[in-house]
Amino acid sequence: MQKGEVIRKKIVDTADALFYQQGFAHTSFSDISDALGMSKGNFYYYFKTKDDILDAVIEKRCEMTRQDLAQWDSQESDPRGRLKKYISMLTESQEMIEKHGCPLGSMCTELSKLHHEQLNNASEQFEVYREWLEQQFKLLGYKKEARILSLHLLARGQGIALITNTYSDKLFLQHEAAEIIKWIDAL
Amino acid sequence: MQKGEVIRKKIVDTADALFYQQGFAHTSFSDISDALGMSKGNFYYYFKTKDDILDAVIEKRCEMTRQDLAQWDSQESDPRGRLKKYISMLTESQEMIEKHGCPLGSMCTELSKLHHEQLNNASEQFEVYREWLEQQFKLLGYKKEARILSLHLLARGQGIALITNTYSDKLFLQHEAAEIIKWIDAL
DNA sequence: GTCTATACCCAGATAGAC
DNA sequence: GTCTATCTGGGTATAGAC
Repeated sequence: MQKGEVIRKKIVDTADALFYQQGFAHTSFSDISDALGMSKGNFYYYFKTKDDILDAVIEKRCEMTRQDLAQWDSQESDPRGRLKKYISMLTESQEMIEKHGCPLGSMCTELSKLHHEQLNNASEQFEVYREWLEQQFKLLGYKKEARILSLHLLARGQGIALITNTYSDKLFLQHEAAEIIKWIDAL
Repeated sequence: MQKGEVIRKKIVDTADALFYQQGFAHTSFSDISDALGMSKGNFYYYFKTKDDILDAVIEKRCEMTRQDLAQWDSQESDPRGRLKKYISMLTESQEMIEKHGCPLGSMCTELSKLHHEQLNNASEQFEVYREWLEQQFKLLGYKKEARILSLHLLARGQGIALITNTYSDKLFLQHEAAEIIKWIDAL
């Protein structure tokens, strides 16, 4: 990887974290360049507009998700086990969820308010997960219901993340995750 | 009601709608005063800071909720019927949810990112509903589980609202609302 | 109470030296 | 590639005339 690409990647990683913690609109170029110890002028050499960074962050997130899903596929052949891997994301990142909610959900919520054309791009983050979830339900024998089941599981996770964040209540998250595991076993 | 109070109320109603549609940070004083055909200078006569308006909006929302809940209590004596009234909010405002999500959830999500001291105030909007829900579960015979059931129902609604908004999919909302009705009947 | 004018700040974005 | 300096716009908030 060339030096320019490395720096670009660092910028995207930093922007990703700041968008998650502070929101997109509330994160300025200065926030990002300061966090990197880089001047604003230099920053503009890599990204011309704020929307460019947003696109790069979304694209990176989707790519990371695809990698995770591929790993889960190889580690776990049982669809139920795969669905449980999805739920284990909640418990594994419970501290971050308590503080900042879900990165996907909060970004989509924010962009929806900004009447941002990039909401479609942002919702692609969900779609990567959703298609994979739908696939697992199909492997369990569901056909027409597979799509709505995938949306159901997305929604369950989002609701848990939002309430956990609002009430700063990790115990609730743990309880709900356990309930979903039971639900998966009963499928 | 005095003239000043009427105007104050109009401002709060307008701010409420704009915060819902555009978000708090993305709504400026100009947006609100323009929508009211009022000058910015005059606007400051009623509200000194943006946080003052936010407080007023939150307070108004809580008050409206308390009124709704009192009405449901008087209209419906069966706890299951009351819980269904809660769910019927989803289907009744499905168009708005599809466009803008849930007003409570999106505001709490946003304020959480702004490290806003008023997140506690904002979460009070949830708490008004939650305490009432907990009460209904207690009437159904649940004791210790009543609190977690109330949080569960809040989370279900929030997840549905977020996914409905992200995917602009009212059919999903309708399906999930029907599923929750079944769940209530089986309690 | 209602208005205009304005101070002030911070954000996104650009120009150009090195 | 990296920097400093700067432009421009929009936001919060205030002053003061009417």
